[in-house]
Amino acid sequence: MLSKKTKYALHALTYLGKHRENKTVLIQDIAEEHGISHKFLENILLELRKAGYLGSKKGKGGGYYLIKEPKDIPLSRVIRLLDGPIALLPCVSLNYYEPCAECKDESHCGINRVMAQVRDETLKILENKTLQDILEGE
Amino acid sequence: MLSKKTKYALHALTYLGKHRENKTVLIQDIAEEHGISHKFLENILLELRKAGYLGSKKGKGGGYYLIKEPKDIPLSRVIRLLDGPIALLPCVSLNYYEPCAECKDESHCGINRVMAQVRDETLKILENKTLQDILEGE
DNA sequence: TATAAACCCTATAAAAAACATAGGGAATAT
DNA sequence: ATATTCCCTATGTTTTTTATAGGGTTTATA
Repeated sequence: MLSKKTKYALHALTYLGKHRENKTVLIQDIAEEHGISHKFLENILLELRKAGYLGSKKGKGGGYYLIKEPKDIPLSRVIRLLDGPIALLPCVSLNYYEPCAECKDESHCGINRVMAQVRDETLKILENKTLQDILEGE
Repeated sequence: MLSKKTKYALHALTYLGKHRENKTVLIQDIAEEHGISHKFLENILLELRKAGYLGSKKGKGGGYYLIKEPKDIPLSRVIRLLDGPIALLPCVSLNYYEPCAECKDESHCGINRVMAQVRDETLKILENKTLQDILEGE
């Protein structure tokens, strides 16, 4: 399951995607719309900005706005950013690799092999679904 | 990512699958082979037995054994049993459904729709990979 | 230039989940 | 009888997730 962080991030991105005509959107507006804690959401938007998905403007009249095309924001990226690995085991993670302590020889581990396949196939799914797909389903 | 519980369960199933000629296998043997805590593994094997994957025999000479064909043990089942939902959000879980607090109208939620598609496609993967695939990769 | 609005950033606390251990009970081979 | 092995429930520990706190910086506007 996704963490609330990632789930909230998706809601925020969706909200921003639906309000692209506005110059900026307030954290508070998103938080209220979905009943999310303002401060918790603030941290999430900060991460999304640092990762290059959002722009922001400080001061009165400021706020956040989307700086990428919705079609260029795949689920895989958002999940990796906020939740970490997409792979089911650390030993097959492309971005967060760690060996598994209980596995003596990774190259002869059937679990490792199968999970690498699962990872590849899962990745195909999550790279192909983007914010655009979400917006089209609203 | 899978919990250690599920990962250990897969190791145990694999071990049992590789030793089907033996009548029974000791918890201790599996635990030692993979450096897993005996007691922790015991709880896991108990769950697998209750779920109908393993049989057991008490007393001297006892132990666990596989009672299903490896091809009839898909990853999806093992993951659901020990980790819970395969869906990425509670609002699209088939077996562990719960509404999402921040979503007012599920039927018009783009996130919900996309995640339901992701669930279906992910399920296809995890239902098609079985213990047999793991054993063949060893 | 004073003020209020709004994001920026780091630290810490609270809650929940995951991980692990403990210890006695019940069955069985020898 | 006894040693072995799984059975079952409870409890403790650690880690992660979730949330909050509080002051800092920037900016529009009067």
